[in-house]
This record gives sequence, structure tokens and C-alpha cells, in this order.
Amino acid sequence: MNQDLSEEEFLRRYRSESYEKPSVAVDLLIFTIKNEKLCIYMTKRQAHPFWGGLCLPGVFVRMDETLEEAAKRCFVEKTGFPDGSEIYFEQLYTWSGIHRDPRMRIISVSYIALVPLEQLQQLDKVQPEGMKLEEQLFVVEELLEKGVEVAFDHKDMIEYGKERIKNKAEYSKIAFAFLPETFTLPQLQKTYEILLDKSLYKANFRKKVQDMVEETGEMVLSGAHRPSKLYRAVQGEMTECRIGK
Amino acid sequence: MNQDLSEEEFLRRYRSESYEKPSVAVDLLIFTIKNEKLCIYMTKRQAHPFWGGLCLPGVFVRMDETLEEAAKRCFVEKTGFPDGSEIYFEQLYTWSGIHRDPRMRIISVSYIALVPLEQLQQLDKVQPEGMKLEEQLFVVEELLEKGVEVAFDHKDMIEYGKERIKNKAEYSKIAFAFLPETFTLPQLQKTYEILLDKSLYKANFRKKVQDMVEETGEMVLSGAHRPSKLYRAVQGEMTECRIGK
DNA sequence: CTCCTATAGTATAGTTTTACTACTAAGAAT
DNA sequence: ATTCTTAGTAGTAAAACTATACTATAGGAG
Repeated sequence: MNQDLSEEEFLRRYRSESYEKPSVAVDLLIFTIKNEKLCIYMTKRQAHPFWGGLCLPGVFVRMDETLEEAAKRCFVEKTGFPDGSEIYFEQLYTWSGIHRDPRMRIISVSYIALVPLEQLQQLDKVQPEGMKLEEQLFVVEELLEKGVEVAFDHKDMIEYGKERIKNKAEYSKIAFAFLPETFTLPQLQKTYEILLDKSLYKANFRKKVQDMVEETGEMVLSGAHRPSKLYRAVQGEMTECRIGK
Repeated sequence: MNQDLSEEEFLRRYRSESYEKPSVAVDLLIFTIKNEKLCIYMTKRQAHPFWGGLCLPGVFVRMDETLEEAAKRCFVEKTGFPDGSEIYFEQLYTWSGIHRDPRMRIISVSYIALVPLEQLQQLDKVQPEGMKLEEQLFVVEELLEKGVEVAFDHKDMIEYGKERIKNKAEYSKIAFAFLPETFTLPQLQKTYEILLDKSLYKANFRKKVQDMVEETGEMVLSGAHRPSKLYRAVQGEMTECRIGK
């Protein structure tokens, strides 16, 4: 046996293939905003364990794909989403509890996907009958309540994902990921308020976002009142931004 | 074949063991501050690939341990660190590039450990001769320069870890993790300045941290000038804090 | 002993941000 | 025309932040 090799090297070269390995999966948290509430896509389990419980969509990671590719594959397989439109993806956390799946050792890398509701509704038009995506959206706050049956450690994932989104809403532009290409400022403000879970002052809010948006020139009418201007997100990376205080 | 099972379930129950799986490893980023610079512990590779290049310590994840346990085991194996004193650990990111290790598919979960230099120096007293930890500390900024040979994707990890620390320094208490139990405010300020990579105003800084620290009653003398008070971090979770702006 | 230098620590003025109120604007409904 | 509703703007007091100037206390030089 080659004494020049470090232990690590030794392990890597000679024994790794013969050791038992955990499986690696990706679980996907597809968030959207519906009826002014943060919602997440879940399916009902039709098998043991956690029969009847709600669970996140997931796939096993293949040998020829990265985690991000697996997450996107998972998204495509569940939603029938066509290439082209861009979806916000972000790695969330890697979960490794030894018995998190009672059947076998699975390490799961969770990913967040943020999708405007309009886009999910678009996708529903090309779904095979039955299974409409929109009908599988659950209000995050309600899922997190005690007593709700969520499979595996997926409730922890949702809690963690919700917090991540809340934190990032403060200093990044992720709120825009929940909105369509063009939107009004009241819509944008409402989105921030939902994510941050607090109300904001209109005048202050507008000052803060003014450098992140630009007018499209169009207006939208949404009821018996003054119409509002349509905006779009200005291109380019963040120039710094801080919304919630 | 049971048609009641979802595809996912089907995979999990019947085929997962027979599929090829990636290996799962943990790589550890041990950060400390030395000579007023952010440094990281690295070892020199004595084998192909990347012979002579610097790399992070890592271990394969065992079937009976979580990722966090593997990270701590890695730390103990490299440093001889005794149980008792508390070290800050945090999961950083999971790296999955298909050829990130040219020998085989390894998915690596990176962890950050923040250690006060004094503690590494303590550990050195119980090291087997040779291999002093302190001598394997490298200045992060220098490592990230072009031309420096860092093995695998470990340069990306270091870059990412550095940014994480910088960001978290602003709104969390991680700066304290680089300091011993007791410290002076100029020391704390310097730590923040190193992590945030900018200078801060003394008076303003002190106002901001005043609720996070408490006086020990002792003083320290460090030269031909007024001595400074010793402080310790106040217990309890963050009450909110924002240092760099 | 006095003065000088160096760093510890404090006081405070000026600026920006935040919290909040009050207004005008523009559509629909009556 | 009047009223209702939401869009959008103006302005202000209080709080927080930025920046500078100050005092305090040690060692060392003369």
C-alpha cells in the first residue's frame, strides 16, 4: 500500500467505491404569492411512509447532472415548464438527518424556486388533465401550524426557506421574482409587505425602490379609482438596496 | 410492479440501492484572524491530482453521522481539538460540479469554522511535532489572487466563504467568534474592519455594539497610552444588530 | 517633572432615514 | 355633481447615522 498517499488520498483512490454511500436527492420549494399570501407547491403522498401527508417534489441526483440541474429537472418534470422564461433558483440548505427518511439514508439538498403566480397559471394550460399546479398551492403559514401533517423533514425546509426569503427580501431584489415582467408599485409594495410580514409606508417605499424600477409608459386600471403606472425592473445587478428598515 | 406508487416512491423503494451514487464529502473552511488579516487553514497536497496545490481539509461522510458531525470530526481530526470549548460552525454551500474532483463524482458540503487565533495556538501545544496549525494559515486575499494554485474548486469555496462572513458580519454577531472570551472594543472594532474590509468610526461603532457587550471590570494595557477596558459578549441571541452601515 | 506621542474613550454638530400625516389625482358608481 | 376608492405626492418631527473634534491616560524623552 502506497505510503506516500495521505489518508484522504488513500480513501479517495482505493476504498471509496466499496464503501456504502448515502443517496443524494434534491427537494424543491416552489414559492409563489396567491391571494396575498406566500404559498408553496406540495403534493399529497400516496404511499408509506407519511401516507396522506404533504411533501415537496424531489428527485434523486443523477451521476451526470449537477444539483442545480437536478433542481431544474425536478421543476420541469413537475410543472411541464418550457425552456425560455427564467425562474429564480437558489440553493437553500443541505439536510442530513440520519433518519430523515425512515427507509434509507438520503441526504437532501433543498432548492428554492420563486415563480409568479401568472406563470404557474400559464403552465396549467399545458398540464395533462387533472393535477393543476395552482390547486396544489398551500399557504405557508397554515402548513407550518402544529398538527398539519408534512412528510419527512419538509416542514423544517419550508420554515427555513420562508426565513431565507424574508431575509433576502430586505436587501436583495428577490421580491421581483414573484412578479410578472411588468407590475405596478402598489403590487410591488404589497409583495414586499407579504414577504417581510409588515406594512410599509407608501411614500418611503417609493423613494427606496425608485432606482430599481423604470416606467413602461403604460397604465393599468384595476377598479373604481385612479389607474396606476406600469413599471418594470431595471436591468443590472443590485446597486445596494434596503427595504424593510 | 405496484402501480399505486408514484415514480419517486418507486425509485426510492426498489431501485435506489442499485443505482450508482455520488460520494458525499465535507470540506472545512477554518477561518481565523492573524496579523490583522483574514486567514484560512490549508494543507499542501502530496498526491495527484493538484500535486503541490493547497487544499481544504475534508472527510467523507459516514452512514452514521450527519454533515455537521462530519464537519466537527474533520475539525477534530485535523486540529486535535478537545471537546469543551465551543467553535462556531455553519454550513456554507454544497458543491456538485460533475468533474470538480477529476477522479470521481464527489458532492461536497462545505462548512465554515471560525476560531480565535489564540485557540489555534493553544491547540498547537498538543499537536504531534511537525505540523503546527498556525504555520498552515494562509492569508485569504493572497490565496484568491490569480496564479495561486488551489486544488479542486476550493478557491471558489474560499471566495464564497469570505463573502458569507463579510455579509454576516454586518447583521450578526459572528465577529465575536474570532475573539477570545474577553476582548477590548478596539480589538472588536478592528475585527469588524477586517471582515467588512472598511474602516469604521470609533464613536459610532461603540454606540452600535454597546448592547452586545458588557464590561468585565478589568483593563488591559497594550503600550504607551491609555489602557482599554475589557469586555465580554453579552449572552443571549441577537436583539438585532447592524454594524457596517 | 514637564512635555510629547499614542491610543482609549466621549461629546456633539450636521445629514440622512424613518415614521407618520395630510394632501391632490383620476377613475367608477350613484 | 357628489362620493367613494385607490394612486401618487408633499412635508415634518423624531430617530439614526456620519463625521469631526474633543478629553483621558498610559509610557517615554528631555
